[in-house]
Amino acid sequence: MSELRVTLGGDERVVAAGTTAGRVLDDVGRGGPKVVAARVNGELRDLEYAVADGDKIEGVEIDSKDGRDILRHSTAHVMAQAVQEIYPDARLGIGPPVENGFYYDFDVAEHFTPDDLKKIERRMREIVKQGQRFERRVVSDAEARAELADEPYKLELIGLKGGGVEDEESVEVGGAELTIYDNIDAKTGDLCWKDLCRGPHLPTTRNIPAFKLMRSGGAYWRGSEKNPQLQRIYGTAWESRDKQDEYLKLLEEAEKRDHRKLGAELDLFSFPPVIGSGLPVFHPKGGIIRRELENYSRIRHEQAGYSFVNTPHITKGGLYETSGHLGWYRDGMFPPMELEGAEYYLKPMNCPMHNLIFDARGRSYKELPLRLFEFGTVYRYEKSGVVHGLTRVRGLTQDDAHIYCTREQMQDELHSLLKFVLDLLRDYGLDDFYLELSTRDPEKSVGSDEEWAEATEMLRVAAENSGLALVPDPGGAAFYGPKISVQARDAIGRTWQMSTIQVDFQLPRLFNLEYQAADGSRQRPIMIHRALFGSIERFFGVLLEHYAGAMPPWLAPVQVVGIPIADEHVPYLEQVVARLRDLGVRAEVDSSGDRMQKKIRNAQKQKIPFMLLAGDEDVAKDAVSFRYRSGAQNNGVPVDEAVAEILKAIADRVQV
RNA sequence: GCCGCCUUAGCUCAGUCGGCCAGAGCGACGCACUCGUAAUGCGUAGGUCAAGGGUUCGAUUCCCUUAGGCGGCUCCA
Repeated sequence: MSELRVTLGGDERVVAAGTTAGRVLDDVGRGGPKVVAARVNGELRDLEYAVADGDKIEGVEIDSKDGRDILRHSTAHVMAQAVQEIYPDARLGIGPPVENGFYYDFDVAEHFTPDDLKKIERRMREIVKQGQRFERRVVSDAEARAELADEPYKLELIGLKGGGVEDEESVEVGGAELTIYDNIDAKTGDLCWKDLCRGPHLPTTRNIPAFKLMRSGGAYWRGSEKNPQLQRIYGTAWESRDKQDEYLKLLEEAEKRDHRKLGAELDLFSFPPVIGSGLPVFHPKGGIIRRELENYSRIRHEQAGYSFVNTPHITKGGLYETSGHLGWYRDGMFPPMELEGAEYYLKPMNCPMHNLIFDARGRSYKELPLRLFEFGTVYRYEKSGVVHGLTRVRGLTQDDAHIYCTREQMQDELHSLLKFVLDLLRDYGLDDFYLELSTRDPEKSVGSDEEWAEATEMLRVAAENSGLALVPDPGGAAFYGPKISVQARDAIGRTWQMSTIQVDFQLPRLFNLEYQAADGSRQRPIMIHRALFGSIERFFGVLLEHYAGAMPPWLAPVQVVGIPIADEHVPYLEQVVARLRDLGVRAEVDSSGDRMQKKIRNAQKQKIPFMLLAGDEDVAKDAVSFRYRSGAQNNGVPVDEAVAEILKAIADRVQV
């Protein structure tokens, strides 16, 4: 049993005696205190005093995430105070810290404009400068209700106290006691503002070193679309100006590599409005990338023992009645088409079709595991407000496979499957992963508790064997079974959900699937659903952002461009390029009327990996000047060597 | 789907506080230049100012509806 001890100016004090998990907080900057709160038995708690530089801290570890949360939550209070000063009729929702910042929700008559945000931010800076103290005060239920009589949303939260409030709401009433934080003017001792809040907070508003309001938008009260919408303001806050600048720079970088922007700039794909929202068309260059993505996947799946199948895009409704989709997933489907008295649906998922293939004839245990793979195009009715670039579309192609196996085979199959998935993702250039385990939502699921428990356990074991971090996602499973999803971090640290692996006991039962076992009995197979890319469209978009458009040579639409110094060098480069083309390299000569410098500029902007330049000197030596996308260059490289180097870079799938 | 904002040439954007032929840069096309490491010069074409309706003597500009986009919420591969 450890205890948190601090020594302040030679005076040693025990802060949280008898705690097993005391943690203190660092990094709440601007010469302010180092430690303002401790995590005791999991719960963050205010200290009675602030620990500053030079004071000793023992028995604990510094946790900068908690520190940031406190800083951000305190900044949210400052924002709410500023808003209520400027808009006295604004009623308060909740204001928790979130990743990279904070928000606060307000019920206001008018929506916030960018100018409003500037005004609010200005007032916040005054409050920060003023140095208001945050003071914690325990109140009874009745006292809280009396003090917050004109804050209807806060009253609702008080009523929820102890009733299992969600994470974000618990910042208000999640603690053991009901507390109000007062903001006190340090000079006059006047009460400036107060808020129902669990805390903890910084000692004073002066301890906020850097913050910025980012944007505003609508948000449903308590996250339910049945509730009224409040106006949410997002802000960011950091322990130093430098950290904040770093974060703002990251946002800028993310904007530059937005796949929607790159898709237009690099002429890869577009979304013609006449086709409809969320329905991309791939242009020739995008088509090449897409084909390369698929080709490599296809080869690897063949090697891994998958059988390739094909199924239609539409079906009569009966199939999805059997599968349960029309019951569980109808809202996500395009409405039916009437034809000859039957209702046809666009398929939202491939699994039922694959089940029909499994069931097309009697199956033997000797065939299992049976792995059916398809680049299956599905259509889903995504609500108009959620369609987003290639990552959220209405027509998409999944690299979808369903593995039918016995109960005994399942654990091994899951293990090798996860390894296969991660290996393949690495080949595409992603290598920073963690896993998420989505478990049952009792409200939205079918099947017995035992089946769910068994499937969940098997996935958990497979996930743990991978050695990757595993994050729980309670209630996130599909209606038919639990899943592991692979989350990948991209080049600038953002995470994307990529592959999913789901265990399913339900569909085999609904489709009455059977195989004949060695003892002659009929047994029900277990089904594993899995997709590596998730959807090819999303994967395409994620990779494009990961590489910022500079695709590795094996994926680049144009791999090599020949750039003549003058027109007379075109025929020479045509020969070099013809040689590369014969070897399967996507190469072309820029024979346009532009000057050489302009051609280099164009090639750089198109992010072409290799540029082969040739002038009189190169022609004389049967060489090229080999320029890389990075700007590096080797002059006088013999053509044979240049060709060999290009072929190797492509074959090795190097990332340059 | 909900809240808010936006839509002017292929792209990025000016502009019109309701009024004569709506502008620029890039791109495209043409001509000249034949050039050694990220933009050669000159010229030409290109827009029912997203679509439909309304107000008005007059609408690209104001109002309404629809479509598409953007930022949030909810949802999600």
